[in-house]
Amino acid sequence: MTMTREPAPNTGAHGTVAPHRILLVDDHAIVRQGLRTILDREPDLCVVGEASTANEAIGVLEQTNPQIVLLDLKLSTGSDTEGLALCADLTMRRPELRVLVLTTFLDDPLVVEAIQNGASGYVIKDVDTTDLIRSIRAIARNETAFDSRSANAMARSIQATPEPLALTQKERNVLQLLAHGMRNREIGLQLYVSETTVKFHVRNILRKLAVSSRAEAVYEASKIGLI
Amino acid sequence: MTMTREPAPNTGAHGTVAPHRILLVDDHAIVRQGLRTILDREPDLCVVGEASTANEAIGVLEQTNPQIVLLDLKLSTGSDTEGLALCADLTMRRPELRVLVLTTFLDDPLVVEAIQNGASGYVIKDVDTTDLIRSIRAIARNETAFDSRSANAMARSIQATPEPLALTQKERNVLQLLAHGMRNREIGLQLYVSETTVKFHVRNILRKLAVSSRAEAVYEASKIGLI
DNA sequence: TGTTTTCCTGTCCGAACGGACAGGTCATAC
DNA sequence: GTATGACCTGTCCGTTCGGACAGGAAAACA
Repeated sequence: MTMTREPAPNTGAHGTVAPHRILLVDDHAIVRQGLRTILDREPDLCVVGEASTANEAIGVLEQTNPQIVLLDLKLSTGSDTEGLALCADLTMRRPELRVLVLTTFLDDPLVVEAIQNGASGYVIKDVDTTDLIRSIRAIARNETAFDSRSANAMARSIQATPEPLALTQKERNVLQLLAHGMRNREIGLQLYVSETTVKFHVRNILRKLAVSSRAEAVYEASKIGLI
Repeated sequence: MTMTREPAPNTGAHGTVAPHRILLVDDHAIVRQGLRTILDREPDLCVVGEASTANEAIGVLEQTNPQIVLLDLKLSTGSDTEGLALCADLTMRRPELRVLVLTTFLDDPLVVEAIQNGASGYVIKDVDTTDLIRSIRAIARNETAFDSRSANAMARSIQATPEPLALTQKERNVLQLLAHGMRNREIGLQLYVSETTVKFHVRNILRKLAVSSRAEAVYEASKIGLI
C-alpha cells in the first residue's frame, strides 16, 4: 500500500486541468512500478496510490479518492474471483469510479465477467504504452476501452453462450465417470442404470458440448471446468 | 530494442566499482519499464538494453555487451520454447553471460529446462523488488538464484521424473489431436502418417499414462497439464 | 560393427462406440 | 387433463477402438 504526491484538486481552474487520479492494483511490484513510471510521465495522469491485495485496494480507495483504477484481476490467490469481487466492490462503493482491467492473458469468458462486475475496459498487458494511455484517457471520458483482442473475445463469448452448458445432473454424473475412462457398461453399473441408458446420456452430452467423441467431450469439459 | 546510458568501463578503478550491465528481455513494455526503474535506482546495477523478441535480444547483446540478462521465457509467441531457445543461444554465444529467468507463473518442468538451457537463476515475477535485486547480485557473483518456490519446483520435478511422463514428441503430438476428439484416421492425415502408426502411438500413450481409453488419457493429460 | 532407440507399417479380431429408431415412467407446470 | 421435461430402456447397424502379433527404416551410440 503506497500513496504519493497530491495533485491539485479536481475543480479544474482556468487554462490548467487537474490530472486524472489513478489507483494501481496489481500483486506484482514490478508491474506497479512500470505503470507508475509510464503514467506519471503524462501530465494529465497521476498515480495516487498502489495496492497489491483487495483489502489494501479498499483502504487506499478511501484515503486517496481516485477516479480511475487499473486492476489486474489475478491477485495473489491465483484465481480471478478475488479480482472480480474487488471490481464489483469498488464500483459499488464509488459508482462514478472507472475500472480498467489490465490482465496478462486473454480469457474469453473473463472479459464478459469483468464487464458484469463493473469494469469499463479490458486490455492485455502486452499492449504498447501509447495504447494503454489512450485506453485510460478513453475511460476517463466515460467511454469504454477494449483492445481488439478483448473485443473479439467478447464477441466470441457472447456468440458461444446461448446454452452450451445446460447439462442435467445425470449427464454431469455420466461425464464425470466418462472422464475416468469408464466404459458405458461400467458407468451403468456405477449409476444403477442400464448400459443403454448410459449411451443415451452420452449421446446427449456429445450433442450439448458439440463434440463427436468421448475424448473430445472430456477435453471440452476440462477446459470449461466441468470436471 | 532500446539502449541507454553507457556506464564506466568494467575495469574497476580504485575505490569505485563499475555497475553490472544488465539486458532486459520481456515482451511487455510495462514490465521492462518497471524493471528498468527499479534496477537503475541501484548504484551497482545498470540496464544497458531492452529487447522484446529473441532477434532483438541477439542484436542488443552484440551492441551492448551485457553481463546479466533478465529473461522472460514467454515471449510473444505464447510458447516457452522461443524463450528457452534464446536462453541457450545467449549462453552459447557468451559463456560468461549470466541469465536470470524472470517469469510469470511457476511451471515445475520449466525450471529444469531453463537450467538445462543455461539459466543461472529462476524467480517468479511477483517477488519483492528487494528479493529480485538480491537474486541479481547473487548471479553476478557467479552464484545461482532461485526463489523458494522455484527451488521446490525443481525438487518436485526431479523427484517426479523417474519416467511417468516420458512421452516422446510424436506421442505428445498425437495426444494433442486425440484430445480434440480426432479419430485415428484424422490424426494420421494431420501428422502425415498412417492410421496404423497412430494406433501404435495411441497404445504407447495409454500404456505410459497407465489408462485404458482415449477419454481417460485426455483426462489424465489435462490434469497433469500436458494439453 | 552391432545394438539400442525411435519411428513407422501392416493384418487379424473381438469389444466398444455412436447414431437412428421406437418406445416407457414419473413429477411438475399450465 | 395434458403437456412438458428429465430420465429410463430396448434393438439394429456400421464404424471405431484397443490389443496382439510381426515386421522394416533410420539415427544414435558403444
